[in-house]
Amino acid sequence: MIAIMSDELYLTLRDLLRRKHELEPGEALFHQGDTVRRVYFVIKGTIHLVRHQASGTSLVIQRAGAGQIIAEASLFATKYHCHAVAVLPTVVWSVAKSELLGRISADPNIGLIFMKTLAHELQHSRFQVEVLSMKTVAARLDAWIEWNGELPPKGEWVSLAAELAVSPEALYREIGRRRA
Amino acid sequence: MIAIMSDELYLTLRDLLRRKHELEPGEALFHQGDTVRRVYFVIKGTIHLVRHQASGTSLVIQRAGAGQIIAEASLFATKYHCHAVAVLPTVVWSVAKSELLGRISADPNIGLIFMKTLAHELQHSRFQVEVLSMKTVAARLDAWIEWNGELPPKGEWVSLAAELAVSPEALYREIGRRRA
DNA sequence: CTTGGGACATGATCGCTATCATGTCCGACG
DNA sequence: CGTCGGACATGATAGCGATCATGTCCCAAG
Repeated sequence: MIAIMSDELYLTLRDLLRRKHELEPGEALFHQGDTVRRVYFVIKGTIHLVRHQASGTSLVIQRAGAGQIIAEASLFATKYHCHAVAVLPTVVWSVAKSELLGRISADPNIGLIFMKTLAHELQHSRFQVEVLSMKTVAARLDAWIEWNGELPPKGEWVSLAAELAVSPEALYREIGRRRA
Repeated sequence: MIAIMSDELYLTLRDLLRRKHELEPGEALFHQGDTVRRVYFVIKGTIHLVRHQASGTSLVIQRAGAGQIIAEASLFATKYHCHAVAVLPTVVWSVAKSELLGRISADPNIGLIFMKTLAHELQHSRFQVEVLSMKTVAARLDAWIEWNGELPPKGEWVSLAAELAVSPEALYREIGRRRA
């Protein structure tokens, strides 16, 4: 039983998720320019949405983990404007885009649940923006703790550092400073 | 005629927006803990959503400008979890929350337009997160230009610096460097 | 029990940006 | 035409975090 199994959105969509896809690290789910036919939901692992730039460099647009929809905006587009690549062994399930849109039209409740999910992700993403616009590790950690209640236990500090976009060393130092 | 007048979401909601609110800088639209009765849409100016922290400091959660809904997540909550304060002379219109939810249930199209708007804002916010997790002005500017096509004209560089969360000086220097 | 790996921890150095200071350019306004 | 304000521009300094290096702790596998 994975965490997302109790997820409201997952519970709503589970009957629709008919096709399973398993990806190895580095494997692509779809490419920039492909026509959008299906909508994907991450069950396990991580998918990066990557946009390859004219200049040759690439830019990560979204890092979708378990419980997240991949490229929500694609529901309203005809072609993908970025690539989707697994960075871990990943499992996703998918629905036909037309079927999902049809269901939403037929049952407004599904639309509301979708909206709720989107609204919460937006709230989280906006918070993330505010955190990252702070310049010191101390300020970012303060904001994070205020929002999340308390410091996570040891063992999760490395990923916290990634979320705060600071080096693990800088985070350790800041945590150490607070103990004193 | 303001830009947002052609906005898809605005066109959809305009008949519902029955109440107008005008705010002076510093004036509050609602407070943390208030019951959510109405949903607000910014027509002109800027509203900051602010969360006051136990520690006494405050944290901006959203900066809503013209064309944006304030605290989308409040549509699905009973009480606000932050304050809304105008930072400029601001005009917002509002709908009763129950009326809006009723309309969405009655007409799935409205829900889809809402979802589309949310999905696009989420896409933008996620991009913003990626930009801010880059550490140099050069990298942030590269990403911004790649996403937006080209450098904005003079006169907008100060606000671009704010969006990139760097000092105006640092941005000037980077732009200057590229001319050489 | 030993060994190995991952996270935690901390010191030293370097580079980048914030900040402050100063100055130029240009458009608005009386 | 003068002046006033805002944005653009650039130099100097200082602070903060990235990075690299080194070491400890702890758990798990053999």
